[in-house]
Amino acid sequence: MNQKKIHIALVDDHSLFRSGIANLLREFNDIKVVFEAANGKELQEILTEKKEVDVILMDINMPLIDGYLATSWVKKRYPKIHVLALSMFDDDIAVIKMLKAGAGGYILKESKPQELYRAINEIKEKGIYLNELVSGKMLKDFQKSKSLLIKENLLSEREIEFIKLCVSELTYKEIAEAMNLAPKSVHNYREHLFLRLKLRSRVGLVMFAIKNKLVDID
Amino acid sequence: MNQKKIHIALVDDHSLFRSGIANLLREFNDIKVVFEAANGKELQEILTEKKEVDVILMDINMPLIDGYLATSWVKKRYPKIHVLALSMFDDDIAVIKMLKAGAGGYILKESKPQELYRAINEIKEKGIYLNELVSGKMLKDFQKSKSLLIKENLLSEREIEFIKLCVSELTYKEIAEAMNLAPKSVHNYREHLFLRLKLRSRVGLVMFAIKNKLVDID
DNA sequence: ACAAAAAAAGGTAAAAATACCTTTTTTCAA
DNA sequence: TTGAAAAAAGGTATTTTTACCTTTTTTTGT
Repeated sequence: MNQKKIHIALVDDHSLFRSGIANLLREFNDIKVVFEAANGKELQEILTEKKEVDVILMDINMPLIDGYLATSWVKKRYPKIHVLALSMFDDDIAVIKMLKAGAGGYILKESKPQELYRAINEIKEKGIYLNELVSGKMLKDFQKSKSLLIKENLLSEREIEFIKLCVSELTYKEIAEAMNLAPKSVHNYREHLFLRLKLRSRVGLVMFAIKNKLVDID
Repeated sequence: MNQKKIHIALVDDHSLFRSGIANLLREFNDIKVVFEAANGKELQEILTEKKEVDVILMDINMPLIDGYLATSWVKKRYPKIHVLALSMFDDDIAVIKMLKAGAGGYILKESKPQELYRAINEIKEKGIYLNELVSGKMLKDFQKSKSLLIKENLLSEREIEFIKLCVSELTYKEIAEAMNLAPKSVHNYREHLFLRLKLRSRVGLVMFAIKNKLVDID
């Protein structure tokens, strides 16, 4: 067993829940809860004073500063501190957002104490704790499919070709050349798409293309 | 045990490797290799004829049509067929690209037969097989950090604010209002950034912002 | 308190993007 | 084969973007 205990911070707006967790963690003698905070704001205040924390157990829905913002804030300033998201809900978007914000894992509040304990240890050791809940959702997010517009062929091949070319620094004149069209024809494509997609600028079209996975920009 | 065997297709440009795998899979009597292909092109040809495949074991580096394209093609036309990427290399980008293309899992060619067998079964049952290799890389990709430009404060707060506003359909005039600046000042920001980032259009700036995770566009 | 640097604002002109139309050509289904 | 629809091309005008400058104001380090 390690000499040093794992230092935990609890961030959750329900004091009763915090107490419950703190009490539960007291069972494990290599874990020590060093402080609690009722929300992200409070966490920020405390963290600027006390920094000897290894893992923060972070709720998501909290007043003032929520779990996403708090996690981003923590990871930016104290990258060595690990964050384990602890949430009531098995919600796809919440999981993805917390991971993107920098959380190393995500477990449900209804998990068994043993899973929490294991998660804390893995996060402390490897920085990440990935269960099936999380990795499945990550893959889903990776593979999230194109929008209906695309799937149902509401855009022609040629329109898609045009849109892809728009996601670049080419001018429309250059796009026309690339498509072997007169500049005027390219303007037809643009206007037609602007009308149908309710856009008012090329940047809008670019954002549409990226959102709908017509292009991959990485 | 299931009545029906799991139907496997092997796609790899090394015939010897295919034979090896085929031979190995013969050990498992709930698995049947229904055909082999030397590359994505060949797979496409065979697949338009024979469709009774459950899982395709797909190599990545192949001539004519590689594993990424072949996987996209398969998942678009036959979404029920699962793809398990089978690669020589533990390469971050390759893993991510295969998963984004639609693969349900990724294992190394140096894996033990038992892992391959387990992967095939899980893919067949759940559509996904995620080992630590893969889920770790997914998280890394999620959390991949901002570029040095951003990290090292080579962009001012105000510049970042400006860039974020550029990722929208606002005109520069409107951006100026939003930033409480004269239109001319906004043009200074633009020109300064264009110069430093070697850009020639706002779309370029938008792509820069997305690539560097200044904005999240989903 | 001062010089230097950065931010904000302005001038002018050209190129590109946007809007709103019409006409010609091609495609394709009835 | 014909006629309706879609694609391609053109006309014209306005707004926006881009480029290349200068000047004024504010910030900042010393």
